[in-house]
Parts: sequence; C-alpha cells; structure tokens
Amino acid sequence: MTNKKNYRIGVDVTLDVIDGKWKSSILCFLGQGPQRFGQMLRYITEISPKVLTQQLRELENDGLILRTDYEQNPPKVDYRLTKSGKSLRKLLIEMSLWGENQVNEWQKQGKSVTLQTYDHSGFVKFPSSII
Amino acid sequence: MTNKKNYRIGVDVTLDVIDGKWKSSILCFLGQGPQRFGQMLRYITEISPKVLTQQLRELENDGLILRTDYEQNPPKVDYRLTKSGKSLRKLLIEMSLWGENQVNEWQKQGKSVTLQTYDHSGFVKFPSSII
DNA sequence: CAGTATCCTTGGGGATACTG
DNA sequence: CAGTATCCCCAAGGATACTG
Repeated sequence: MTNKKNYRIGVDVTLDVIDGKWKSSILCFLGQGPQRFGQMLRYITEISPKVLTQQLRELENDGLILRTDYEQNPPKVDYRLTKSGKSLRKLLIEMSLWGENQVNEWQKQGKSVTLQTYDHSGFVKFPSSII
Repeated sequence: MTNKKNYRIGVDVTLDVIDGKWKSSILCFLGQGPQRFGQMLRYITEISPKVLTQQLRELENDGLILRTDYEQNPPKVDYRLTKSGKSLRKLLIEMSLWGENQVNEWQKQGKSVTLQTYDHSGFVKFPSSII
C-alpha cells in the first residue's frame, strides 16, 4: 500500500501491509530490536539489497517501521518497529501459532510440509543457521 | 501451498494459505455458511470462473474448505469451511480488526485510504452492494 | 449449473554491477 | 555502509469462449 487505496475488507489491509515475500521475516527480525541494513542483508541471506530496500520503504510508508539515519560517515542507518508495527507483531505471533498448528494438521494427514523453526518465548526466533 | 512445502516461519504458512487475490473474500463469504459456485461468482463480481475455481481448489487442497458434489443434474455443488477453515476464520477476524485500526491511523495522518465496509457482529459483512 | 480451455498481460522479485 | 541502477523472468490473474 502506498497511495489512495481502497480496501474491500479489513483483512485485505492487513494482508496488503504484510505482503511482500520478505516482509514477515523483516518484521519478525525487527521484533528483536532495531537492526541495521547490513545486518538484515546478512540475516536474510536470500534477499538482495534492491529488494530489501523496496520492502523497507514500503513498510516505512505504511507506518510500520521507522528509519533512522545517523548522518555519519561511513553511513549508519537503522530500522525499528513503530507503535503500529509493534501492534502488528502481536498479530503475527497469533498467525504463527495458527500456522504451526496447521502444519501439524498437515503432517498428521501425511502431507510433506516442514517448518524450519519457531519459538514461543516472546516471538518467532531466527537461529542464524536457518536464514 | 500444494506439495512439499518448506516454510521459514509460522506466519509464512498462514500467509501462504490466505494469499491469492480472492481467498480472503471467499473465506469471509463462506463464514456465512455453505455457498454454491454460482453464488460466489455473483457475489464477488470481479472474479472470473477460472480464477474462482483455482482459488477454491487451492483452499480445498490446503484443507480449509470442503467441496460437496450432490451428483445431480443440473449439477449442484457447494463449499463450506472445514474445522481448520473455521479456526482460520477467527484469525481473520482479528486481522480485520487490526486492519480497521490501521485504516483509522492512516486517516488521522491524512492518508487517503478507504475501507468499504465492515461489521463486528460475528464476522465481516458483505452488503451485496459493495461486492 | 459448474466448471475447462486458451491466450495474454503485468508487476513483483531475482541477479549483478555500480556509487556517495 | 547503505543503498541505486539495469535488465530480466515467470507465475498469478484477467478476458473470453466453450462444454458435460
């Protein structure tokens, strides 16, 4: 979402804001505290700088994250969750729980689905090994 | 999601299952009870039969909806939420609430965003006029 | 009624190289 | 370090016509 949006239903707002291949990962990562651009790049190893920038800009425009430029040289910039971002975080946790249950369901039914990792102690956890 | 999926985090499972331009609408509509193919086509006016079929098949494969063929002529088929689908419904309601709050936030900030309609009396409401 | 079958378009994201 | 700039590709959807 960027400009002049008209949503059909509330869910679509939430989905629009979270959608983007890496946004959930970014938001989860920022749930652990402010992070710098390079850290995120190294953490989410499959993402390219271009795409990371895109997703960050969108999240910023949607008011979920705040970008802070420390105006230094060499440059230092970090990103953190805003109030909205933090409230979304709670929702993401519930979505995680549902997703984990659903994976269990699928596995019971013999479907080959795997979930790399999760952790309920506060928020989704990212062992560096899995990203 | 259809086959041999490997998810990074729980949220991604939920997002994968809901993603698809019309899935949220379909799930919300089915929240009102079983519906037939033609009804859905007429309700979600912008969707084409091909795409509706696609999305329904995916929801069915993911175990969120159940397709019942009454083996009649002329054909009669309906779709309803499964147990998983119903549990997802509760999550969708929370996502709706978050989305509605976020729209209020945006509007306070002067952004031009609109939300067609919502209703908290049980579930998202779809006045036929708006779809 | 409940779908298939075809053909076509679009934009989100990937890969890589470059810069203040 | 924190990004831009280019070029490229593919799968999700759209439009329309047809069928058991």
